[in-house]
Amino acid sequence: MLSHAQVWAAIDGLARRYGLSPSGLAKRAGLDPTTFNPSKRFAGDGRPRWPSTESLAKILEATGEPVEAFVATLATGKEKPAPASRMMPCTGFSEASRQEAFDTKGLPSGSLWGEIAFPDPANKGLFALEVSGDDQLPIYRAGDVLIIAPLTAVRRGDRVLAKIHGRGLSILTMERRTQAGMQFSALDQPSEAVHLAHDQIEWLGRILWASQ
Amino acid sequence: MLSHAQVWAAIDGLARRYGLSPSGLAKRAGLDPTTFNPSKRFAGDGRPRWPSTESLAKILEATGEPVEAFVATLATGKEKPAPASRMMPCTGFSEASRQEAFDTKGLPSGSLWGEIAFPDPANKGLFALEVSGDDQLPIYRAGDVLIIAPLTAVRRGDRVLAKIHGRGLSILTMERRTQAGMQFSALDQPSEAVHLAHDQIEWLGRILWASQ
DNA sequence: CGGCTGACAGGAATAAAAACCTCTTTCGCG
DNA sequence: CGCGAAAGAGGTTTTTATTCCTGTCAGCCG
Repeated sequence: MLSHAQVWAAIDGLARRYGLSPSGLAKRAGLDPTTFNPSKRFAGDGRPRWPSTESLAKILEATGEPVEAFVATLATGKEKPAPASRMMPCTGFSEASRQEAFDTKGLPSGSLWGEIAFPDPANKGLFALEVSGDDQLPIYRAGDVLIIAPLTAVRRGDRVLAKIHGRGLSILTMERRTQAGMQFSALDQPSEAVHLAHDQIEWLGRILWASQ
Repeated sequence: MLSHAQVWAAIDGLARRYGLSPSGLAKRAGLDPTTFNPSKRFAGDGRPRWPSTESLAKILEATGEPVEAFVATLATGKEKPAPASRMMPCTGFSEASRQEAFDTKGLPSGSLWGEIAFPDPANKGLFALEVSGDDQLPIYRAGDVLIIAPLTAVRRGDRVLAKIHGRGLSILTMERRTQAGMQFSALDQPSEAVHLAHDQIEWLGRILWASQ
């Protein structure tokens, strides 16, 4: 992303690095000395005024500064929030049923929408498994990809990937913890209980997302 | 250094990375569709025309592209792969059942793993819907979030969100196209056919992912 | 201490980019 | 195969950045 404040700060930083004022930098670049005046950074009506891309090119040319170095000064050293590129609009199904939630092409529109992001794989140590065969029907079909968070607390109702001692991997729905272990239900039959003792469970991973 | 040709090449590269034309990128950014027309890159007298810095800021905002990544393409003109931060290990369920696929904590290990990434929401115009009520059981439970790609081709077996004229939103499984319309099946009952004429379908969105 | 120069405020004029408009071409879908 | 939408050419109008101009202030040098 690129903001008005960042651009002007980068210009000021560039000037300082070459022992110049903004006015001096402008002159060095063949521009009018008042081009980068602080008083010219907002228009009379308060609207931000952006230096032109050509002016930026001229000051880089005049100083010999690589554009990569110039852009590096845009960074503030702050820890970055989730990149905007992982965000997407999100709303409830019933809100989405309202006429004004979409435009005529099926794109979200209007004020009913919040935002959601995919979790950061690096942050949560996520991994994915691709389902094969029909064992998980009708919930998961062959070819579906499951995104799993290991080492994550699980609660009632969560779907989990369990590594069971002597039985391999299973997908279950978490029901409750008991003193002796944990109780699950089968994925598609909530009435079918599966009880596992603590030592039968090698590890659990919580299933976050499934591809369709 | 920063040249006229590099800036326009970077804009074109950004557009391609997000599956857009220069015209589409301009629209996505809230600019006039003709802002980045190739015919507007030189003035009538042959003088180079520079896109404004504010326009560049807008396209970065609209795509979520970090300015560093944009600038990196100035030099090379090459497109960047999906950011490493969206990647995660992926393998098949049966491979995952092998002993060496995980360490003792349930973290992926060894050579059985490929990679997968979440799709880029900005790239595909994704949006999310949160399921409420029990209408979609047992496939989707209340609280599940569905990630939907509008304006995306659908194939047999895909789960779709359909906006049906006079009926609102429905979730169906695509079976096949017919001359008169499209045939779907109900989500949990593949034998229950739903046939919709073309004019009954306002739009379709393909369901890519579901939270669990 | 006074003069000169540079930095900068702020307004007007000029130049340049975006928006608007009309039109043609191409491609994809029904 | 025809229709509609997207992309883009190119011209005109509007908006915005730069240049030009006048003026003030601060710092430095003689």
